[in-house]
Amino acid sequence: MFDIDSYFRDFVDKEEIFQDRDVLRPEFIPKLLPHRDLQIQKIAEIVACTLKNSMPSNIFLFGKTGTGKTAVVNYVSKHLNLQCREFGMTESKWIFLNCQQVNTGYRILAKICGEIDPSDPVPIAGWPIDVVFDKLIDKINQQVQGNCFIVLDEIDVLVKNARKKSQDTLYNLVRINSRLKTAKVNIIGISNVLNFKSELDPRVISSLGEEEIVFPAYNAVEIKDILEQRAEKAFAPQALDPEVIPLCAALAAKEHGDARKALDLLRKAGELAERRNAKVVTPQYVYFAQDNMENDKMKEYCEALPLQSKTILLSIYQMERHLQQEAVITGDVYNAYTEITEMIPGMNRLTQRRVSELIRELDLSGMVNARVKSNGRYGRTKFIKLNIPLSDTRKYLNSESRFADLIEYRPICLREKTTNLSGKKYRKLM
DNA sequence: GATCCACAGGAAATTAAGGGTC
DNA sequence: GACCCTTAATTTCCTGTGGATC
Repeated sequence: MFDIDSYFRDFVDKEEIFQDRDVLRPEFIPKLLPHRDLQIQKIAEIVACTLKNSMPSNIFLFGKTGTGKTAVVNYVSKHLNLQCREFGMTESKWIFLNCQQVNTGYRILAKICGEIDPSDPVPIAGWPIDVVFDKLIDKINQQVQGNCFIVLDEIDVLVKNARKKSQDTLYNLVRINSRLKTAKVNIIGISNVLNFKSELDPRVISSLGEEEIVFPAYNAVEIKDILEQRAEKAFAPQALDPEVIPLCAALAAKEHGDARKALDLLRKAGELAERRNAKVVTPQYVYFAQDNMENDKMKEYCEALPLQSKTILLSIYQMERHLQQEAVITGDVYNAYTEITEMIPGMNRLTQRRVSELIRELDLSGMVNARVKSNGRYGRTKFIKLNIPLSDTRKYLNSESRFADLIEYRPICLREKTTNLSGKKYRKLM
């Protein structure tokens, strides 16, 4: 039997790999941000006028994931407030919102209200949006002195989710200053999507995109510098093999220069070495960590899927397993899905339109590959393929108790060698 | 060149749930 | 409790698409 108490005691006593593993987490802001001088300088030049009680321009930051956009804004905010304190001025209020989590216009306004005055929060739903907006104006007028920066991270998600209403909120936010007495609000939009501006309302672009800064992806040498800076604090002396950092940097640079991924990889490699009581993190642990992270990601994603998406994945699994070399198309998946939903008590059946949408989501997640292809007079449809091995898919699906008797099921539509749609039968495409 | 297929996918409408005000 | 609001999920309706076949 596993002795948890002695395990914890041994853990504390054993020789340490890490000095401070939190240094490798994305939330950690170091004293220096390597290879981001230009971007720091540009933002500093824009926001510096707050030190002379002027209002800076709104800013748009573009760049792929893990290029340091949020870290740079955080860094500038800390240093600006430090200077405010030194000059005896009122510090600027910085509100950071991630639009992936706070993804509607109403919630953005409610969240900002809550950040400004936590003692009087806006309910999560129920109020007309103009009432929330008026409340926000009151709060800012009462509680904010000087400048207030609202940082909207992943702003592209907000626009994609509910175009019209969210864009109205953005439009109102960028024009909020006309209704404020003394405080001034500035918006900093951060986006991973470079062409995202083309989806924005022209009214919002003209106000929001006053200044634009692009964050290029890091190359392997730059990622290596970042890792070395963090590793010095994160790991115990002699705990890292000299080949580990160049390897992590090279692997991350290959994947679009994502520094966050490189830091995750290095931390995970350290944790694996620690769990195996190794004294040194070697390149072998980096490869272990890479495999581990991929598997963990897929497993977690699959287990967290709603039942409907899981059922669609099960349908794709069954079709691919039994058809082998033949192509799996949307119609076939829908037929199998229809059969399975009838076998799960209490489960409702979605329309083909919705199922097609969920297949697209599975495609975006990387679990399956769905490409639209025309087959001439046999129509245009998605050709679907699992992106993970059948055995792994089976393992992930097995965790769903309602699929216990369905994993081995062979759909009737397969046995018939025809596909059934709108009450008519068609021969299979391939 | 016209026709046809099997959808894809956009847009609007509907439904349900959670919450508020009066 | 009636009515209003927002949000998310889903349905319904519709037009568009690309290439094999006629």
